[in-house]
Amino acid sequence: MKSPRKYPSSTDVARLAGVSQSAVSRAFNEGKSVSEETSRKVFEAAKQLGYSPNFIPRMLLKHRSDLVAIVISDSANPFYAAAVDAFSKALQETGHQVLLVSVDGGPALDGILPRLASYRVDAIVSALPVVTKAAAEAFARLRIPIVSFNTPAHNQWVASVCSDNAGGAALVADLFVKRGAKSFGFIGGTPSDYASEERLRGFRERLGTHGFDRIEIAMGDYLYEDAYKAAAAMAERREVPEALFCANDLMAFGVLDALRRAGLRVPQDVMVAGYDDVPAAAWGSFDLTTVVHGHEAMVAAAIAILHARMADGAEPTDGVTTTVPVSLIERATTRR
Amino acid sequence: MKSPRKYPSSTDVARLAGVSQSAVSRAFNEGKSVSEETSRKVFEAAKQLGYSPNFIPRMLLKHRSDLVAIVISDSANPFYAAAVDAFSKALQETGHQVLLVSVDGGPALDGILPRLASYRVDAIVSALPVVTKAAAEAFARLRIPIVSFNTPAHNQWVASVCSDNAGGAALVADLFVKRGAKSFGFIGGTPSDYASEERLRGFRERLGTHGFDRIEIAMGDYLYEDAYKAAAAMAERREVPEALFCANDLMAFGVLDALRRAGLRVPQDVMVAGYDDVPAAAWGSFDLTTVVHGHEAMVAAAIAILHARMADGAEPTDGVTTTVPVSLIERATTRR
DNA sequence: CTGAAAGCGCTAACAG
DNA sequence: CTGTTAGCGCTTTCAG
Repeated sequence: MKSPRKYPSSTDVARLAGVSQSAVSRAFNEGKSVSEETSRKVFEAAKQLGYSPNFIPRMLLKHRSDLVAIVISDSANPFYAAAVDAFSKALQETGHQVLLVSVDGGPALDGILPRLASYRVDAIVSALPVVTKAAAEAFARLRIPIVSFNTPAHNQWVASVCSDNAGGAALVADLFVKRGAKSFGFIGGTPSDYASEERLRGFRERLGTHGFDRIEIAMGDYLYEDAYKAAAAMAERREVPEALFCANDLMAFGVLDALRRAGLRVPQDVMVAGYDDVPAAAWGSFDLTTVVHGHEAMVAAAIAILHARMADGAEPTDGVTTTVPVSLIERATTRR
Repeated sequence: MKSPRKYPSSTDVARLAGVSQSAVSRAFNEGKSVSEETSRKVFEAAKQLGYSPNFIPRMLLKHRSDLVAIVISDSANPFYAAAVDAFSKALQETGHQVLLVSVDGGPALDGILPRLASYRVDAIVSALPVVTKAAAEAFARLRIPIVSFNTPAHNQWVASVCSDNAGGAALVADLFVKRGAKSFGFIGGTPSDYASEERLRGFRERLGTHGFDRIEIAMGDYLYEDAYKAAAAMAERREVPEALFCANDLMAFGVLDALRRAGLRVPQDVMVAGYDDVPAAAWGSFDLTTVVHGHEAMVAAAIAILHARMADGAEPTDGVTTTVPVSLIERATTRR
């Protein structure tokens, strides 16, 4: 690979403008004392050369890169896509740049840890299902603030921001009962996934207080297709409960399509609820009752933590998990 | 903001290992001559200090950042979300890092040009609807390779990769005619948007060759909601054509929901086709006939151009637009 | 194979 | 206000 053409440097500009190199630096930085005259000459020369200041030496000097890494694995999920978008906009507003890291299978941060460290990122947002203890400790030693998005890290070094999964699930349980359901089912995401388990836990506990203790459980891997199959199988066996709670909206869509295909009516025969409130949940075809976790609120909370920790030099946190409240929006799939 | 804790440097490692700083550098770079013994001592010390090499000085020295910017404005669209994902995975495989830049309203690259230049990105992928001449020339002068994704730049300095919009639209026209439609409608995206106009052009021209020259046109801004309203309005006026082509799938979903709400049957009363083949197009609720533009092929083409141009020092291109072929997948919304 | 030394482009402290 | 100077942490000659 041919080495790229060199950019003009502040020294080049200085030479052309007939001033010192530091004068150029000052002209390009707010709040430094430069005379009108010098400044004019500098910008004149800079324009002529097509100069733009190079931020890389600054990173070296200041020991800050202004880079924040966002690590994501499940970018097919619109919920995460929206979160990435919100994060990047918020970060850019405070002068940070976003390093987007897409990891494929492995749920762990461990593999990309050295890369992140070598780029000297100022902070990390992890949207991975798991933050291992080893990775967390490595970042803690490096003093890189890290916040785990939508998965609690159970780790003293990592701050987490989660939606109130169990609380949202409880709201669904209440609604199902209020609407008269007597038998219940749950379509989970990935086994052992935190959010999925919490949603099941909240659902089960609240149903328990209503005196119901049996839940038909199936797994759908957070995917439309798998959930479709799971629901189709239930219908095949004639074992569809009166109310089905899906751990995300995507799966709820699959369930709705499978039930309709099987000739069951929603909500008359079966009620369905999801989680996430993705845009499609409001569409006429689905009109899905679902749990809304203000993702703006989650992103805002995460950003606030990040800024605080970048400012304080990443002192150990108490591993606190910020739980963002959720609400339930009832639509046609439960309204009867 | 407190200045962050300094990372251990290669000098620190060298001191602890009792070797020179350059020995540490060599140990951490493949293919440099270092003895087994030295290497061992270096890694030992590095581990003890938690050292990871700092890439920032390297960027300074090599005049390459290994950063590739992806600039995106419409991140709500799953098509772009998937493209970003594919780009970032492909780029990471070749040792590049992705700088994600989300811009909001302004369709132009001009505003973020200085920032990209200052970060000395090695290349740019623009998924913006427009690349201005000024921006293109600035990047050309800086020798930053840039490829415009899904919008031709009509500019000598910018390589473009587009899907064969007109060709895909022509396929839709053929199918509609073959299935017996006699009246036609088009729901466009943003007015003056290239992709939308090309799709209309291809649709109109091919219909012309079949002897049809009237097309009912409405605009839907690429959104479900707006397309829903447009179709609902058509239904209200009892002016729904027998075949409706929507400039993207999202709008086709809106149209389908609106038509059904209005009591029209698809495909018996109205045929509908979209463009993109987003995952939801295959779902039971929609089962939408749509144009598939292999986004993998588009991303692969863009990546190939990027690599070639990064290698050749970004010589001026001939402003060539690579057109990626598309295909049509027929589903229930036209099958009668 | 290894160390010393130069220098990438910038910022900041220091004199003037 | 401005120039000089000293690095930031690396990679890369250049001698040994």
